Amino acid sequence: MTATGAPRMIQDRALRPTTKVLPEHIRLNNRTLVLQTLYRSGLQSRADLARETGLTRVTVSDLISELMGENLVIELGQRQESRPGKPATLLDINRVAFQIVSLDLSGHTRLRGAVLSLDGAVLSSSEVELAGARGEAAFDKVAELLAQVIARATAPILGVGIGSPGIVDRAGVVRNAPNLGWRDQPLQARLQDATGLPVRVVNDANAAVLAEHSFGGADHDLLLVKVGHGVGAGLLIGGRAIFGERFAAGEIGHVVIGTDDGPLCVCGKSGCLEAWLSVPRLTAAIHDATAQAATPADAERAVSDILTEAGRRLGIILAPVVGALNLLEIVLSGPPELLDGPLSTATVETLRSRTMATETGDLTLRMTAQGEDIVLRGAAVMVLSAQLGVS
Amino acid sequence: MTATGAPRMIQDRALRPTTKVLPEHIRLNNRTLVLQTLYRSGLQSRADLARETGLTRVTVSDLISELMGENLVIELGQRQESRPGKPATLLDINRVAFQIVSLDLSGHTRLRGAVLSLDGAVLSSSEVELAGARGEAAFDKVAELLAQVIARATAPILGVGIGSPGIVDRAGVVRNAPNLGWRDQPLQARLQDATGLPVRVVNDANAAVLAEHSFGGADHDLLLVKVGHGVGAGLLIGGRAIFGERFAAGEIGHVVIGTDDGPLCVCGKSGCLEAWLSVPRLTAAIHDATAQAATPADAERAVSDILTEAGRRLGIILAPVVGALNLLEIVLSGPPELLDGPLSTATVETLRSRTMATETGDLTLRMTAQGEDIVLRGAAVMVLSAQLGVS
DNA sequence: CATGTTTGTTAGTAAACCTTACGAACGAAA
DNA sequence: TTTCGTTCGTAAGGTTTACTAACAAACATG
Repeated sequence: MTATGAPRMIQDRALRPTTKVLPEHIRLNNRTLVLQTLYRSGLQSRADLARETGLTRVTVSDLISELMGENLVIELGQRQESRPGKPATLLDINRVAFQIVSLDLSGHTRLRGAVLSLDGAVLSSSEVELAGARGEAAFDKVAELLAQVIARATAPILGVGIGSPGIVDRAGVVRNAPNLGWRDQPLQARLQDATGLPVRVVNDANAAVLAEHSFGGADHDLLLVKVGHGVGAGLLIGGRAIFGERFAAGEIGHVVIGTDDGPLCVCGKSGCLEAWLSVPRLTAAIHDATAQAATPADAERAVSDILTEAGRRLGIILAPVVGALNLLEIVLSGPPELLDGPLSTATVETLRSRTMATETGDLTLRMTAQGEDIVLRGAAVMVLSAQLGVS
Repeated sequence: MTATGAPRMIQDRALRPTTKVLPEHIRLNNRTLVLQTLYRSGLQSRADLARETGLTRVTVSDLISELMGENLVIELGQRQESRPGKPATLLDINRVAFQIVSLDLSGHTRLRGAVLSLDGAVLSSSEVELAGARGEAAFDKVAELLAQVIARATAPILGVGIGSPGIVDRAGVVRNAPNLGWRDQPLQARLQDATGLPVRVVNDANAAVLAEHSFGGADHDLLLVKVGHGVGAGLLIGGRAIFGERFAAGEIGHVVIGTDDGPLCVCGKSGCLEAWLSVPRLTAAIHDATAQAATPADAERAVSDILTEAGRRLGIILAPVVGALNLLEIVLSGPPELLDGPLSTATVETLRSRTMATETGDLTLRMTAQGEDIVLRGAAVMVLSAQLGVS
C-alpha cells in the first residue's frame, strides 16, 4: 500500500502553529528581517539587502522607506566603488537616533545604570548605593536611579532594560528576590507606568547570557555562569533564552554537589554550589588560608588549591547539564582574579573528564569579554529585541 | 528625553526572524492550525473551528474544503442538538484514511515495527531478531522489517518514523550507533529512496519523549530517562525537542556521578550513569545479591538496597539538570520491575533534597504509561508532525 | 560613443485574509 | 400557522502583501 494522494510535506516553520497568521504579520516579519540584517551587517544597499534576505528589491525598497519614515534607517551616500552600473545608495540603522537605558540590580550593595547606544556601547553610567534598602525602599532607589539615567540620555529612548536578581517571570514581575526584599514585585509594570517608556525586566543571568550571545560572538547554545554574591546561570538553546516552567531556570546556586558533604550553606543544605563558589565564600577562604600560611609560597599554593577545588566543584555540577544538553560553550562572568586561572582550568578539566568528550565535540570554557557591563548590555539586548526585533 | 516617535512594539512572533515570509506561508500556517485543532479536539463544526482559531468562518470553510479535497478531513453528519439556528455540520480528521509505519531499533537483540493509526494506536506489529547483525547486515535487517510492516498496512501510508539508538542528526543520518555498528549511516535517505515514502529517523529517547508529550498528557517541559541496555534521555523544552549542538543531547549515559568512585564502565571511566543504572548492570547486581543472600528476606532487602542506590545516583545526576532547566516533570521508561519502586522513590527523594524545592514548584516523577510501544508511538508523532504539522 | 551592468522605482498581478451580505435551517413565541 | 431571532455555511468584493515585468538613471568598458 503506497502513499497515493498522501498530503504534502510541511515545512519546519509550520510545526505546531499556535496562532493564526494574517497578511499584516508577513509585513512585520519581513520588516524585522530587513532591520535585523542591516543591524548585523551595517552599511548595505537596498539591492544587497534583497540578495541577502531573498526578498525582491521592490519589497526591500518599500520596507526601507517605511523604516526611514520612522527614523530607524538612514541613507549614507553612495558606495565608493569602481564598478559598472548605477552606484548603490548605502543604508544603515540610524544608530544615533535612539538610545537605550539599562539598569543592573544584581550588585549586592550598589545599583548601576547606564545609557547605551543601539550598538550596546555604554555612553554614560550612574550608580546608587543600596545602603541596605529593602522592599519599597529598594524600589524607590531603583526608580530614583532610573530617573537619573533617563535624564542623562541625549536622544529619544527606545526603551528601558533591567536585569534583576532573583526569579523574574515573563511579565517582568520579580517573583522573589531576597537581597532586595521583593516578592511578586511588578517592577516592569510599575516602572513603565512611572516613566511612560517601554520597560523589560529579566533575571540578571539571563540578561548576561543574551549579552554574550549578541556581543560576545557566542554560539546558539550557551551556558553562562555568573559568580557574585550568589551564583546563577543563564541558558541559551538554539538562540533562545530558557526561562523554565516556573521562571527559575539557571537557579543552580542551591543544587548540592558531589556525594561527600560540603560547606554549610545559608539555605540549610550542605555542599550547595553557592557554598563552594560565591565570591564572599571564596574571598573568606582565601583570606583564612593566606593568614595561616607560613610563607608567601605556601599562601599562593593554598589559594590555588582553594580555587582549583571550587572549579572542580563547578565542573561536577555542570557535567550533567553539559551532557544532557550537549553544550559546547560555557562562559564565566565574575571577578577575573578569582575565576580566570586555576578555577576555570579545573572546571574545564573536570568537565572533560566526566563527560563523553568524543562524539560530542570539543568543549570551550572562557571568561566573558563583557566585563562588569555584561548585565547592562544584556538588558539593552532585551530592549532591542522587544522594540525592534533585532539583536 | 522621551521616546517621541519611538518605533512600535514588536510582537513575540517577530523576534529574530530568520527567513522571509510570503503570503502562501500564511495559508500553510492557518491550514495546519485548523488541522491541529481538529486533531486534538475531534468532532467540530466549521464555526467551532473559526471561534477556536480566531479565523473567520469564511477562511475556515475554504481551508476545510482544501483539506477535504486531500481526504484528510471528512464530514460526519449534523450535530444532534436542540438549539436555535441551522445545525452544525460536524467535521473530523479522516482517521482511517492513512496509517503510519514505525520502527523501533533500540532493542538490544530485536528490532520492532508496527502499523499505527493516526491516533497513535498500534494496529499490527512485527519483529525481527537482530542476531548480532552489524553494519550493512543490520541495515538489511531494518530494510527487511520495514518492507514487512509496510506490506501489512491496510491504508495509504502517511510516512515512516524510525527511532534509532545512538546519535542521529537532523537529516536522519545515524552518526554513531555502536550496537548496530553504524557510523554516518544515512538511514533516512536510504530508506526513503528504497520505499518512496517520507521517512523520519530520530534518536530513540527523543522519540520517546515526543510520545510522552503527545499521548501521555505531559507538560511542555519534560525530561524522559530511558533505561535499557544503555541509558539515554530525551528532553523537551517549551514543547520543542532539544537536539544539542552535535545532536547528542540527552546522552547522559556516560556522565560520571558523585565524588566517590563507582563501578567501572565499558567506556573506561568509573561511576558513569550507565554503570550504575543500565538493565544488564542492575539485573547482574540483583542476581549476585540474591545468590549470596541467606534468606529470602535478606535477598529482598539486598535487592531493594541496590535499586535504592541506583535511584539515588540517578537523582544526583539529574539534580543539576532539573535545577538549571527548572524542570517539574520527569518520566522514566524501561522495565517497571526495576524502575517502578525503590528506584524511582529514591530518585525523587534525592532530587528534592538536592535542589531548591521552594520557589521552583513541585517536582513530579513517574513511569511512562506508554509501555514498550513508546518509541514506536513517538516515531509516529514525528511523522504526524512532519507531514501534517499535527501532534 | 555604443553597450552592458547595476540600482532603484513604477505598474500590474496573484495570493491570502478580511468584511459584508445572504440563503438555509432551526427553535421559540405570537 | 406564522413570524422572529439565531446559527451555519457560502458568495462577493475589498485590503494587504509580495511578486514579476519593465524602465530610467548612472556608471564602466571597449
